[in-house]
Amino acid sequence: MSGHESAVSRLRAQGYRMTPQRLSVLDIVARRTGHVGADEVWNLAREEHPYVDLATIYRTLQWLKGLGVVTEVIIGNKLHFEMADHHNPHNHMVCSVCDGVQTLTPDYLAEFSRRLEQEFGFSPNLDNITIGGMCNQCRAVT
Amino acid sequence: MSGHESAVSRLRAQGYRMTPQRLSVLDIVARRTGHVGADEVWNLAREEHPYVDLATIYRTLQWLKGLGVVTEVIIGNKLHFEMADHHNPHNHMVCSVCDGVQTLTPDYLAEFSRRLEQEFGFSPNLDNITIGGMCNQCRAVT
DNA sequence: TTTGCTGGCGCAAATTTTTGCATTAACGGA
DNA sequence: TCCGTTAATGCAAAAATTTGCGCCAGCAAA
Repeated sequence: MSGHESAVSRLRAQGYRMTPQRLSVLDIVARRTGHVGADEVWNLAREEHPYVDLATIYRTLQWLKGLGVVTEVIIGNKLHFEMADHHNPHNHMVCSVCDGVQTLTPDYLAEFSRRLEQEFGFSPNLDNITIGGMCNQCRAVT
Repeated sequence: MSGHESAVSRLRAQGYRMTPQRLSVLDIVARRTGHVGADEVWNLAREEHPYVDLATIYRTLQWLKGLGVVTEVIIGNKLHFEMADHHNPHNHMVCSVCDGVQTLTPDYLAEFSRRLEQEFGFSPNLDNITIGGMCNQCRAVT
């Protein structure tokens, strides 16, 4: 009931094999509100399937990212993932000092995206973009 | 004469120790038009100083990035760097299919940046941002 | 249900990047 | 020029991520 059944059947319909490993990863990411680190996904997945390999976790996550099912967020040199919510898409701002994350509605990037498309024929994938910088609080401290 | 002497003296004035390793890295990145991979910097640096450690290369590059002297570009899972040209700043669009790189004048991001600052108090560092996506040619092939 | 094809997985190793720690050397002051 | 402070380096190991390969299992068709 985590709301990712539609994703599962869509993937199956596209001819992908839905292995227990993949279902597990999908389940873990879907269950979580907010982002999960790859290592965290691994640890949780191993509770169910003690033999799963970390490489499989990475492969699955990259695969889901490529299909637009999950979104990648880079937080302090580590990859994190979260369910791509197409009804409520958003980007992330990560503070390089405290690693804090704020979300951003995509209309902030819409105009930018449109121009890249029109003027360069470049289709940006802004779903997985992470904006680095310094947040309010950390700037105040300095 | 590679035009990075000003950077060197500025860094020295700021109290940083300008070691031969640092000078070498700076020299290598400055001499190159376009981006260099970290491993490439290492190999070139070793020609001059056979003992330099890869860790030093990474540390130096991150340090220069933090100071805004060089710019980081992520190309196909690997870090690349180039001199930050403050007279002619630009961002990068990297095609995830062919790893091709196109540059982008920053006024494309200026409006976006301003809004983040005003509405969230978040100071984005867009110097080091890499826009992923698919380029014209690769899209045509699909 | 059984079978066959082939995509996915586990395993191990390679790559890429980061980090801890003891030693060394840059550079301002004596 | 020499010295002392301490930032920066080298070295080694750890983390984080990716990749090659042979075997196994998902699933469509019989």
